[in-house]
This record gives sequence, C-alpha cells and structure tokens, in this order.
Amino acid sequence: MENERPAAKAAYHHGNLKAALIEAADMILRDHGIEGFSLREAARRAGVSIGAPAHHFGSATGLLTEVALLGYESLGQALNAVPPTEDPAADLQQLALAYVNFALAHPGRFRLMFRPDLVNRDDPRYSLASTAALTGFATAIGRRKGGMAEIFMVWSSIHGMANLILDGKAKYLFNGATPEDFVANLLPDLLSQAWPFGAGHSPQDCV
Amino acid sequence: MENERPAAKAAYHHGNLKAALIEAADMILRDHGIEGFSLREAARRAGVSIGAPAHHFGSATGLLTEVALLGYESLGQALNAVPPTEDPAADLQQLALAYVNFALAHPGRFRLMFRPDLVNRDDPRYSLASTAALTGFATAIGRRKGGMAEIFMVWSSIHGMANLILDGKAKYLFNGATPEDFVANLLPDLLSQAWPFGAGHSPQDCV
DNA sequence: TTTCCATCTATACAGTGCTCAGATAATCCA
DNA sequence: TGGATTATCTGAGCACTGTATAGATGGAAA
Repeated sequence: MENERPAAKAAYHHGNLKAALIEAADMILRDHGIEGFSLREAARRAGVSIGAPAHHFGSATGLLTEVALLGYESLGQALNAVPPTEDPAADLQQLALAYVNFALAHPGRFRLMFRPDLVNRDDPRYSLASTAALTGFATAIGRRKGGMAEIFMVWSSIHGMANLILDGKAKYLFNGATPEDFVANLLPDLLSQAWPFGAGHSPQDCV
Repeated sequence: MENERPAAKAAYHHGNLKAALIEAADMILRDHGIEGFSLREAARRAGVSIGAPAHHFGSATGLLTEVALLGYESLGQALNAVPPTEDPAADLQQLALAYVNFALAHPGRFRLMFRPDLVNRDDPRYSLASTAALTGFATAIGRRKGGMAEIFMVWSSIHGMANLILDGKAKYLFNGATPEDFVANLLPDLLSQAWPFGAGHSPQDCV
C-alpha cells in the first residue's frame, strides 16, 4: 500500500495499471456494491487520471467485464472446492450451498456476473469463463439425471434462492439470523428438508 | 396523445402530473429497459420541467417505487388469472408459466420490482403489494404441501427460471425460438418433464 | 542518441439527480 | 366578487457521471 502508491504517483507510467484498475473495481464492488461503482472512482483508487482507464478497457463495460471474468473464476473455484462423493444427491446439496454462499459472500461480483447491460458478453472469454465455472456443477447434476432440462431446473432453483435472498425477499426465513448464520446453519436444513434435488430425495421417484 | 400534450403544455399546472409521470416511467421501462430510465426523460415525456417530479415523488426512487407497486399489482393479476382446478400440481405448473411469462413480457417492470437500490421498501405499501401479488401463488403451493420452506423453494425455482432466461443464461434451451415462442411452446413441456413441483410429480414421494 | 509509440494527463462536452428561489394559478375564505 | 393562501411548476445551478480528444511523458527499439 504505502510503498506502492508513491511509486505509482511518482511514475508517469503506472507499470501495472490494468491489473490495478481491475483490483480497484473489485474492491469498489466489495465496499459499495455494484451501484457504488464508477470508472472515475476506480481511476481515483488506482491513483491515476480520469481518462487513463479508457486506454486499457475502452469503456466502463470493458473494465467491468474483466471483473466479471474474475467473478466466474472465483465462483468456479468455490464450486470445485466441493469434493465429489459417492452420493451425487448429497454433492448437489453441497454445491447448492456453495453457490448461495458465494452469492452472499460476494454480492457485488455475483450481481455483476448476471448483468447483461454491464458486461460485454461478446467477449469470447465470457462464455468460456461462464461455462467453465459451471461445468463441475453441471456434471454433478448429470450424474443424477442428465439432460439440459434438468441442469436448467436445478440451476434455476439454486440461482433463484441466491437472488431472492440477496434481494431481501426471503427475510422471513432468516429469523433474525445474519446471512452468514443463515448459510451456515439454517440453509443446510432447508435444503435437505424441502429441496427436491438434494439428499434424501430421489429424482427418479419424481419422474 | 395529440389532444393531451398541448393541453399539458398550455396549462402551467398539469393537473394530473403524478399519474402522467408514473405512466411515462413505465413506458420508458417498456421501451428502453431499466437502464434507459432517467428522471429527466420521464419529465420530458410528460412535457414538464426537470424539477417538477421532485415535488410529487421527492426523488427518482420515489417515482420508481410507484412503478414497482404497479408492477406487483400486474404480476398479481397475471397470477390470479390462473384458475384453480382440482389438481394443485397442475395449477402450480400454470402459475410457474404465468410467472415466467410475466417476466418476459414486462422485463423492465420485473427487474425493477426486485432491485432494492431503486425501490423504497420502507414504504408500507411495498410489502403490502409484494405479498398481495404472491398470496394466491403461495396458497396454491400450500395446497400441495404447506410451510414457508416449500413456498420458498418453489418460488426460488420459478424466480430463478425467469431471471436466467431474462439475463440470457438459458439460450441453449431456446433452439432459436423467440421468448414468446419459448414460453408458449417449449417451457410447458420443460415444466411438465423436468420440473419437480409440477403435474406428473408427487412431492410426497420426494419427501 | 534519436526516433517511435504505448501510456497517461488535462480538458471539454453532454448527460444525470438533486436543491432552491421564484413565477404561476387554482383554491379557499371573507 | 375580490384578496390571500397554498399547491404546483419553472429555471438556474451544483456536483457528479462516461466518453472523446489533443497533448505531455518516458520507456524501448533502432
């Protein structure tokens, strides 16, 4: 911090501005959410002039696209951290937990990743990062019962949970718990008791 | 149109500005989505000065809150238009269809309704409108298997579908179909085949 | 050393939400 | 009917935003 800023300010050429701006943008998302982001604030945090980001990213969308790519990468890591066991249904439940946990732990990133107006999806890296993050997830579903339709249904369910909780539409489930407590304590029970895709449920019986 | 605008321009007092601004904002959402909205553009469409809306709504959030209230009202109407039958599971499936259909038919409204940063949820009318829109929906779920947890799971599933489709994350299911075609033709099959809450599935077997 | 070029600064423009003094007219009251 | 009150709306101004462009800077290649 204290040994980078002066160097960055002293040097006309930042040296690593692109990475610094991505980092700064990600920090803004963490601190003030997606609505707190501005290209100028990112430039300010990197200790650089207003117009500097344009050279590296072209536009605000360009910078946010990079952050979204990192977001998908970190989501993929969180999902891949769930070790596959012999019980695909239990795995699926753990994956759901990891997905919701990620959304609550990184709401800014998560929201950005699904905002088509803020991210350039024509960037070929976007579809790569997006699918890469969900492949382990998709195969875990496929081990129970394949098909795009099933993957879509499970994903919808998980994604809907994350969004409803994140948007404050599920407060009646919290019982005064913090988001961390909710994911750690309440959500696992909720998933095993009422989630039709998780352990204790047999999708074959349902179809 | 042509007989309202001149009257609105001629008269210093608009006479019905509050309603006109809400209507204008809703039209902006329809035409250009949530990101195309601006308080100034709403004022422009109503043929009124920039500062006029502030008197009626205080802020942009104030105006958007009114639009969100209308949104919940129209969602409630769409869901209540689904007639209850003797088969609660089939009803649930129709409700899911209506929910997703609403989201795709009114993406601007739908997105606004779930944006906590754009809507004033402290307005007591918000929680009223929000819960009122979903009561019929909730009771239909309750007829199958009660409990807040089940309602949350079904809602999550439906809401997740709507969001993933709306955010362009389910294009692989479309097979080149338009959103209208998708809801009319493909989604019903998808729901009856892969949705664990719909007709053809017995939640009792799953639990 | 000198040229070249990527990088960054400075400035300007059009747009935004919000604030506030003042103009306007509808309404209420005598 | 006439006058005062009050809700309504205007217009200008402030601080902020993203983007475009001309020019300054200095590292790197020749």
